[in-house]
Amino acid sequence: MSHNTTEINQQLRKSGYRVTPQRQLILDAVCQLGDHVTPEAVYDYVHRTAPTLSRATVYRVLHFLTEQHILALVHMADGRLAYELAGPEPHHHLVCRTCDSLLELPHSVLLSFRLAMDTQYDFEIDVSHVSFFGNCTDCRDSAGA
Amino acid sequence: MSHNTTEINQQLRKSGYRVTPQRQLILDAVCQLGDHVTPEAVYDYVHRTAPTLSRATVYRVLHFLTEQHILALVHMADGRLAYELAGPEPHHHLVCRTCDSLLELPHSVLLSFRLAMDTQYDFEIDVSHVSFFGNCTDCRDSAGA
DNA sequence: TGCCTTGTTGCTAATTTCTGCAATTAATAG
DNA sequence: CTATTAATTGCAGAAATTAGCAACAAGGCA
Repeated sequence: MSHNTTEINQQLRKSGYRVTPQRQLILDAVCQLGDHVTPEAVYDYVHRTAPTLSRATVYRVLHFLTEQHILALVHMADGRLAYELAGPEPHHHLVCRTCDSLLELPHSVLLSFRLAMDTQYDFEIDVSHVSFFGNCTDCRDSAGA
Repeated sequence: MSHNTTEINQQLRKSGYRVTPQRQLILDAVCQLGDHVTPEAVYDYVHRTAPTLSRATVYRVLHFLTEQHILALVHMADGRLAYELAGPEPHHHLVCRTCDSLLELPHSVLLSFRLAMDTQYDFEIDVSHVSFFGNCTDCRDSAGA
């Protein structure tokens, strides 16, 4: 785990929010399930150990943890949303529209672009997470001409 | 209208698809309603002149026209999807997470970035439409420090 | 430890979006 | 103009996602 859980808990409590077992379970699920986790996958995962935890709570907690910058939103190719742990160093995704694979992009490649948008358009891009859609190496080949 | 409707119809027929009144109505609705149109708005609009046109058809046609590159997908700040007419010259959006406004970005600013992704990561970004999220001029000011 | 305060959860119900299938109808050929 | 064929629609209902409200419980304090 990149973040220490207790650290996150402190942060929440300090902001006046509560650390509930549901939130811990859901956060844990996202950590376990990996890189781009759908709400449904989270629900399935936590439902095994906590059968009473409702779907509504999964959606609410996912939103909440994203607002707190503990999770980050990922736009999937089909428009659906997924989540992942928001590490201290942001990273970005190249999302393949054909095979749905994710390729990680280091933060640095966006910085100059961000600066350009800032100076030219006075628009401050939220670089906590950006997704680009297109075709990955494999799929652009098989797509052919 | 940037595209001529008959031109689009030709294109559809040539591909073996049909030009139905429903598709024409829905396409027309998107043109009339402007820049980032939600499925619900389209439904409301067409429902006035065609009360039998179902919601399912609205969603299906919106997907279909997007696949045909006649419409383009727009990611809204809250994760919802909207649509707009895909002009011959692609443009992109800076989406304000605070006030939900859209700022248009000329295609050119993305071309160099696209080239970089292509050569460095062998990933072909679909530049038909890209959205960035962040804060616009007004909202970054009112947000303050 | 035990009591309060109020943030959270679960339930239920509303929306929103998508799917399966039978009935309709656009495009084409005769 | 009519018949044929397969794409498309409508309907009904399944998922997916969100909202409202009463019951519950985490964290602070005595």
